[in-house]
Amino acid sequence: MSEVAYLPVGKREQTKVQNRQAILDAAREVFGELGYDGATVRDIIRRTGLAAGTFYNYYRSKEEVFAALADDGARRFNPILKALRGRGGPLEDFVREAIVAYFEFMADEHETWMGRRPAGEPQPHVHGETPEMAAVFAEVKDAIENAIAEGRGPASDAEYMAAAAIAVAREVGDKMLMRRPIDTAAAADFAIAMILHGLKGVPEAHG
Amino acid sequence: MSEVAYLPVGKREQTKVQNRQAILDAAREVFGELGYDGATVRDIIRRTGLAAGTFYNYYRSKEEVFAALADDGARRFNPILKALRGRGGPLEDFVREAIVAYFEFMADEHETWMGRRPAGEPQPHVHGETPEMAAVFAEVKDAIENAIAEGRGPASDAEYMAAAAIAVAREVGDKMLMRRPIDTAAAADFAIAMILHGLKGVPEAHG
Amino acid sequence: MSEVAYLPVGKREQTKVQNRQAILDAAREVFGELGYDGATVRDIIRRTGLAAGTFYNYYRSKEEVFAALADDGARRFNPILKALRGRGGPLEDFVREAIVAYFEFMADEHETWMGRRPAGEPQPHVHGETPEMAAVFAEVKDAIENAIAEGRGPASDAEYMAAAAIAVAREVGDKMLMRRPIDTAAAADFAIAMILHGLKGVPEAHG
Amino acid sequence: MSEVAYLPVGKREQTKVQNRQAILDAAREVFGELGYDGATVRDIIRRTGLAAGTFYNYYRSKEEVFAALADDGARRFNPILKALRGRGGPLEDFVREAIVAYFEFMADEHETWMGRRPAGEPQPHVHGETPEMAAVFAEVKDAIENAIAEGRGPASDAEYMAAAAIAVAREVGDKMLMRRPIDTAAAADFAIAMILHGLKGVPEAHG
DNA sequence: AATGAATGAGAGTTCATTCAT
DNA sequence: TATGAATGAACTCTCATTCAT
Repeated sequence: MSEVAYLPVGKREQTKVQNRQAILDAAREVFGELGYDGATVRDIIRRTGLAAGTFYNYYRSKEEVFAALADDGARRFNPILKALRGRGGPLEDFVREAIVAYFEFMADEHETWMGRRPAGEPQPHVHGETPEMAAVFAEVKDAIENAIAEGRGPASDAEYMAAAAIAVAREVGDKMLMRRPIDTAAAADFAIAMILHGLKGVPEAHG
Repeated sequence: MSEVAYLPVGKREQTKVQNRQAILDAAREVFGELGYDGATVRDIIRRTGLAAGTFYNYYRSKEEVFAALADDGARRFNPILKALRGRGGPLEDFVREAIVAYFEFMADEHETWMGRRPAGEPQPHVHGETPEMAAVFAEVKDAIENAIAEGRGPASDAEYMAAAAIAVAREVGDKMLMRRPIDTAAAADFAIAMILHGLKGVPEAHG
Repeated sequence: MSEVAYLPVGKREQTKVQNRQAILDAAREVFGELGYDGATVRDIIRRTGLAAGTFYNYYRSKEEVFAALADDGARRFNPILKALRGRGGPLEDFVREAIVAYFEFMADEHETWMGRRPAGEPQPHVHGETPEMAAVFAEVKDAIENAIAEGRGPASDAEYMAAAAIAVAREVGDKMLMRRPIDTAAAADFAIAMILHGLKGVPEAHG
Repeated sequence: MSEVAYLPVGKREQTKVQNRQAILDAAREVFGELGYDGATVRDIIRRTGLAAGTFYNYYRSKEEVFAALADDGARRFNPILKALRGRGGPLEDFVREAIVAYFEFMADEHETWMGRRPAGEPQPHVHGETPEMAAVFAEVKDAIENAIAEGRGPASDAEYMAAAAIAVAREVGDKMLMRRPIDTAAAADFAIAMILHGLKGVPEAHG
């Protein structure tokens, strides 16, 4: 009788949350394996064991679940990044810590992303560019540009710098995930060194 | 130079070559505009003025024409690379010259690839990853790994090094193509400095 | 008038009746706006604020609620018709009074049916053919046939006569509803004259 | 060599024409049986024995094939109507001849339309309102209105008159088609008498 | 070799209906 | 009895590929 009204968590609500999560997880896997275009809504729901129509109770389209994935990733990684940026230290510190955080995040998530492209296919598709990573990259790029603008980093071509730093992180991270055991420390060391030394050697802005 | 007159280059032969080239050209455009998945065989043949079935006289599938495109790109860029690699100098020289050659090649080819993605779409897709570029990257990566193996470069993690170098070249190259005027020299300066300084600072191999 | 207090009209009972009516009303609207095929059960229940499943506690299918609507319409119009038919006068009188009653009924009901088809669609669809009208027509047709059979009307082809009379009433009624102000008297005058003069001129039965 | 260039009627062209016609015929049947909304493209192609995709080589959508059907009907019946209208005689003559022509046209076409609604279904749907008929009715209505405007017919409510005349023709025609044998003469006699006598008795315009 | 219509698997999506709560 | 998420058959339409001409 006194069914304490804490939260609306009946079995139904639970199932709903679980299903939503199941679809999100399946979508993550499928997009990772097949790329955005290669993936089909059917691929996603098939992996959940749910019925075809059920997908549409949660997301209105393939595009929407993709967007949700990006939100999800950003929601989880951005706080870390925000904290790092809040400190306002030199760019060097930010890069160092961001890379470490990013690689660890990647490794954490990684089993979901492991279904790599079946090597027969042409080549294109997503790269490391999962929706979640896209959100992360946007944030990093912004941070780097801010740091440069505030004089906390070398005054070179901000866009090129951000692009180069991100590119290194992404590619090295990608490679890292393909090795066993996954050694985030080594990969981070490499990427940090590459980026910091590289950026230091970059020519002055030509503006 | 003096196209020897007695080769069996009848009209038919010529048409065949022309058609093959027309399809290749159309495919280049279409893949550039729509991406691999977004492109349809119909898009390609429509642009050639040929009939649907004719496509299959030349390529057995969409995938095959994509691969042919990669070959084509490699065929045109590889001589440059080969010459560079033949000299066997230090990695530094190779990187410097390869980057310059690559950026100029990119700028050259560029107008063909200008039909960029209609920015409304989600996120992922091709990157600068045209089939031709893919071939180029494979070659560069090979060269870097060889150089390292031969002691002509710093003994660090070869795979990470190649990945990082290529990543920087690709991303900076991509950004370069988006600016007006396209300044290959400045972009090359940036990328070369970034890569060389970066690689120099990279930790020793942990093997 | 004095709703006797001791009938078993508990809250539950009332809710049930109310829900049934709410569904019927919503269905009337939705069928009117979207047509039978265009309408979805979801459209109907959404308009009631009830849950999807609840619909099936009252009607077993879309078809059944449609039929119920016809019954409902008949139930409301038939008393008028029955009274008219009970008098057993000449067909002329019956037609005259039936038309007047019908047009007034139509005008009365009219606002419910105003959500007319979004004119972009092809062509066909419902006509004035709401389920309630269908029931009314069946009744009128029956009356005319009876009158003829009883010698209270000209002995021509009964089916053709009924069809023609009904057709005129329906179409003129439809047009009437589209004008402002709605002039039932004028429309009825027209329809009555058309039907009575028309039927009078019709050839003798060829049986 | 002298393959006389009369017309491009190779076997291919023939098949194409045949297929187009087969789809049109199937569509006529299916729309007749199921109504516009009830009909599916699948129903149509299933009846042709063609493959699903083939439909779309000929018509881009259900709507388009429906429109084509209307065109087809109009194309065949309108010349008759046009000829009748060209004579400019009194409305009476026009009605008489138009009804005869229309009923004969209906009977001609009729076997295609015989698949009547499986009597269990609700009721709504197309009535006699096939796309072809729709075109025909538009023409008739226009003719009647013109006649009235030119003083070649009684000056009453033009819209009501047209609606009533069309309604009678349609409904009586519908009934006619359901009888065996189909007696167009008797049906025409009835409809003509009904319409002409009816219109004559109609009240003066209330303008 | 070129043609272009035919094919049919499969994509995204809808919706009447069921059923656990 | 009310709820509303789950179901899955069916739908419209696309497109790589085949094949008769």
